[in-house]
Amino acid sequence: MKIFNTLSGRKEEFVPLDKNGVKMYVCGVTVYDVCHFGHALSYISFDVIRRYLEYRGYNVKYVQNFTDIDDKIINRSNERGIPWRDLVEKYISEFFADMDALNIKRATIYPRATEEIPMIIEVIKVLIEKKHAYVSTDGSVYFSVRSFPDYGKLTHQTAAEMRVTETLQAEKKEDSLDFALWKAAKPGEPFWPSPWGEGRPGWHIECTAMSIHHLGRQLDIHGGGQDLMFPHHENEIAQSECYTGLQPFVRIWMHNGFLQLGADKMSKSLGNLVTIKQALERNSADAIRLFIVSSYYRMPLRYSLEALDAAEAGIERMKQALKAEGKPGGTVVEPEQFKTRFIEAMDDDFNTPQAVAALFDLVREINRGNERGMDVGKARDMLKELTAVIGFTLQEKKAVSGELVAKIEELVEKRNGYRKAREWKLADEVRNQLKEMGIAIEDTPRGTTWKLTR
RNA sequence: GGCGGCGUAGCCAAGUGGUUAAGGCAGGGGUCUGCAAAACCCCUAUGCAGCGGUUCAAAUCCGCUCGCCGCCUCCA
Repeated sequence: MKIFNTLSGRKEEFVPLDKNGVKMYVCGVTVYDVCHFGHALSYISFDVIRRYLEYRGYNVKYVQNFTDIDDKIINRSNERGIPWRDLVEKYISEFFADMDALNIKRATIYPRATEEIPMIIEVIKVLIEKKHAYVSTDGSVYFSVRSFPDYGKLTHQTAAEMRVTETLQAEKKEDSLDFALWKAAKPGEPFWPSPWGEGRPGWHIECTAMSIHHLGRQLDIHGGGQDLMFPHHENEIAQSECYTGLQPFVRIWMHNGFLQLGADKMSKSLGNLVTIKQALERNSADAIRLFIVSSYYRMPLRYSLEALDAAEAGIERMKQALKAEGKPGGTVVEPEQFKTRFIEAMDDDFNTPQAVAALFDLVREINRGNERGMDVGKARDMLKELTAVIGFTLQEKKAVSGELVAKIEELVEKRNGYRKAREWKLADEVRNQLKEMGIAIEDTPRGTTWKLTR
């Protein structure tokens, strides 16, 4: 299996540290607002990667953090006049609701920054001892970027080349590239005690502390959006490698391409985001997932309603194939070649567009076999197996009450009565009535079937 | 200024040196059907932003031009 590593800039053969276990960390959300489509893109991409690794027999330990304390949370909590802890809890439950609705598998562990304070303090202490960090006059602690010669290796830059942007200098940094490990508390802000005074962790340090705490001093895979490459992941490397003295901190860095909305990127600061809830009102979770995996995870993806609807139609076709009965006992449709193509595609840096192409070819093979009276059972099972690796549910739209089912079936019978009597006009009226209820009718050789269309 | 990405059919999107340029959607024509729906079959890029170059051979490598975008400040 080959995986593209941002660090080396090329695809590498994947060999985990432990033969059977994969240690995987994916940067989570800062919980001050609801999740948007960009989060769906990133977390569905990594969900597929995780599912595929598991399918290939690896025992994946998947850690995803919550940043549950930072400036944005404090500001939002002040704006709304609600305690920051309540704000955080609210958005954590929203996060889980969204992820579950998208059929994203839960991580093994969801550590929170505020629950990792002892480990964070431990890491900072060691960094100070090793002279990679210093305490400033106000009780904040900064990482000394120039103490780490490898700084910039992930994004292929050197500290010397970096543009020095003049930020507001209330901060007491020795060098403008330095970043905060520990932020001294300002009056009224939440804080935790530390050897350097009351304060809270900086943004980057939590990922170092949590990943080392829960996965160990070196990881197999660390993922996130491309926006996190610099400075977040660059800083994580600096902290972690200085703390452990081991290289590399992460074997393979993976970054997903960014979502774009028309010409603009979708971002919280631009206020042009589509929330996951809004997306799910319009399209099914399966269609959203197909839309996302139809493009390669490292490429930018343009949000497109037209493409989402196209995905909806594609999902319908997959569902239809899963219903094909064929003729058990007939000539068997052999699905092995499709599985082989699927695996070859996924082994090549999770090339989901090609993997999905193999799935659609299998769909056609099943339908063709169905028409020709062949035994499609094996092929159908294979389709079920492989679509589950991508994370499709292929479930019917929603449960229907028994009462409604009775009503629908009554109408279907009524229509079939008219059909038998060759009362086409009346039969069509009933069909239209059902259509308005969101029910589609299909007359097959085995009788009339129906399904929900919304 | 530095680092990086993209431009393939009406739309989405793989392919990154060599058989007929995947797949999905949409469209056209058939088969089936009372008509539909679903499904199946056939068709839909002599061409991959443009111009040069390297090569026996390029969408794929190199150069230039045009257009679009990301990061360097919080962001998946």
